[in-house]
Amino acid sequence: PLRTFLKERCKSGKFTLDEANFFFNEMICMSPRPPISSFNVLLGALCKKKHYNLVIFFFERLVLTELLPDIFTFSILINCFCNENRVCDGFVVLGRILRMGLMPDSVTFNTLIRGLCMEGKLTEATALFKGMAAFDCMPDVITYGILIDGHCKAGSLDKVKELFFDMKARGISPNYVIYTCIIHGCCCEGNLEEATSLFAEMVDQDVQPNIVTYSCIIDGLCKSGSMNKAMEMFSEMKRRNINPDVISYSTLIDGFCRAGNLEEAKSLFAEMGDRGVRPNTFSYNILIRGYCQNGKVDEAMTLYGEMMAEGFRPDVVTYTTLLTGLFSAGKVGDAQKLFHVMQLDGCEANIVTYNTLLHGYFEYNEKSKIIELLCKIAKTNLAPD
RNA sequence: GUGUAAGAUAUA
Repeated sequence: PLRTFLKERCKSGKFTLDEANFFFNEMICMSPRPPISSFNVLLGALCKKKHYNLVIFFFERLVLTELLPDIFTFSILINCFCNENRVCDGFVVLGRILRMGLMPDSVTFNTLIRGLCMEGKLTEATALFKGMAAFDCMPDVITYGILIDGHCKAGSLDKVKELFFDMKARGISPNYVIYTCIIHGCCCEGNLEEATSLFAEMVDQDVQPNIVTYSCIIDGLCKSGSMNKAMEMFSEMKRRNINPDVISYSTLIDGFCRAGNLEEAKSLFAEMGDRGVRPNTFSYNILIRGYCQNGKVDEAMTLYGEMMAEGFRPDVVTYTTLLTGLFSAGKVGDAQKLFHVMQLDGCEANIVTYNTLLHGYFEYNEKSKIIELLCKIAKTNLAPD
């Protein structure tokens, strides 16, 4: 029934799209109609499952009735536009909120600020961060988290430092997400010293690192070639009863693959299974790349078969990785066959795939193949880079 | 009762 659907299944995310459709239709036809908050539960759950366009579509159907969306509904809608990289439409929604006489709140602004950051519009994000006060909305720890992360990803660590200082000056204590974002940013820059010292600082401030914090540090250590230190952190997290998840394992497995230590990578993959942590397409891709890079394309192909047998769908990264491996092993014919299989499998090639093919055929002087590919690319909507 | 932030993989 509708009641348990909203109260339990939407919360846990255990529902199918058909069910969502069914219940939405039911709700919209009921009379009297359920309150808007019930619609919000459904839309919020769909948004969490990343069905952004469906939420947008449902919203449009919702406003055709005389039901009035509230600030929750609008914030969910804005979030969906932002996640579709349509922050512009998010602002259109903001206009609608104001015209309806509703007051946007900090969640509304935080969502828009994140949308701007995702599109690299940091100047605008900063302007909105400053402008939200005019609507009586004060930046909170989440606002700072969003901006700090945005600047980290843009590589402006100096701005990050400013914001970090600024938030403390305003009496907002950095939480574990804030520390984790900055640690991640430092790791991306290769500044492991700073990352490590922030890690120590957070512990010192009684802010507990969580599984994400550990993954960031471990990834940073792996990428800077310090596998021993990475393993130490891995043990430390286990000692602190933080159970490694598929990302923690994949991070380390990737590190060992890049270090050329396939044995250790394989043994971690096995340990992961033993501990009941399910691999995913990501983790298979990492191992496949490890085999390819270490001159074991055949084993990589075997793993590709295994992942399918285990019920995991290869994605465009899987195929592109294998294509790279096959070309560098000189198996041009096999690469061509695999590209064919990929298409039969319903996996859309992207620009990276085409670059890989072009590069491969170029290496082997297959001029006609290159021309054929360029024509194919022209027929897609892909922008050559 | 409902909305907002952080971690792992492919080409050059």
